[in-house]
Amino acid sequence: MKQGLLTDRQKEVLRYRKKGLTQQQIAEIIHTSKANVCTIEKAALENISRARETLEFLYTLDAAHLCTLQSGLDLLKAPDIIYAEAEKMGVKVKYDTISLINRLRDANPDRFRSRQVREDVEIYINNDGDLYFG
Amino acid sequence: MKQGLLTDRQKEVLRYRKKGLTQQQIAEIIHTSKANVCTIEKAALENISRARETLEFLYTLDAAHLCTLQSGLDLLKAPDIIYAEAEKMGVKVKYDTISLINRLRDANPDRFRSRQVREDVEIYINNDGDLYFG
DNA sequence: GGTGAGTTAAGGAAAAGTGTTTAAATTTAA
DNA sequence: TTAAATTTAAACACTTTTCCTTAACTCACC
Repeated sequence: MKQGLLTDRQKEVLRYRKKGLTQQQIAEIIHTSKANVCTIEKAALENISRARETLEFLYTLDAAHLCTLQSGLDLLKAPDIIYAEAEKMGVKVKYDTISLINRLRDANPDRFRSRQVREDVEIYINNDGDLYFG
Repeated sequence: MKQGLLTDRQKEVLRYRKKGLTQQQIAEIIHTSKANVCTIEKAALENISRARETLEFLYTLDAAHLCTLQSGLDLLKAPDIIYAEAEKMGVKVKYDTISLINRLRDANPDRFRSRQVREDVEIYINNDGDLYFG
């Protein structure tokens, strides 16, 4: 009923790929053509993208754009910016300074290496003071 | 191409619902029956569940089972257990003690109320030292 | 040039998903 | 207990997805 997007065939191919097998090798194992393995793998990755995008929609559903953290910003200055913007909107941020920094860093490690923001990050907030990023 | 799972109709209904409208009210706005609004909304929620489950599969794909945190365990004792098991597997956990506890608590608030583990939690780890729960 | 790995295109058949209606059943709230 | 709100079931047309084949194609490498 509440089954995932990936078909058994797609999961099968992804598992073998994770093990490092080539499409040709997988084709022999599951008795089909390598072209078909390629198609199935591609469909699987497509489905994963769709799953991601689906959940992202949820955030925009109940969250409003709060501010943008500019590339180059010191991560430790982010909380004050966020608090100020949230106050303008009359919303109380759910996180204290420490956990806010943790939240930022954990949510997207690639964009918060060390103490610097490496690329622009959009901040969204909902009525509960929860933060989301895009 | 890489569109999300939710159809325009489904997003429409979810937005109106978020605003607090009843199915009857929405039915009038989008010119259909209230039963249909119900079906569409249900399909939307179903799709969201499927998106979640799809992404969960990814975690189990490249993560190996590390250990089980038994119900009743003191949350503060979890890090040592996890570090020990990871060392056995030759993997370095990505989190220090504090952030590991934060990660545990944040990932599943229902199962980590106060300082106690309320039900068994399976811990998975991948080669990067990332942790996942199931 | 030849080889191995991967991708793309065209086409087809079976399966699954979507929006819809109608009608009945159930839950929730005044 | 009524009334409103929500859910469920069955059925239908329609579209999309999936898996499959065959054949041609790119790309990197020796």
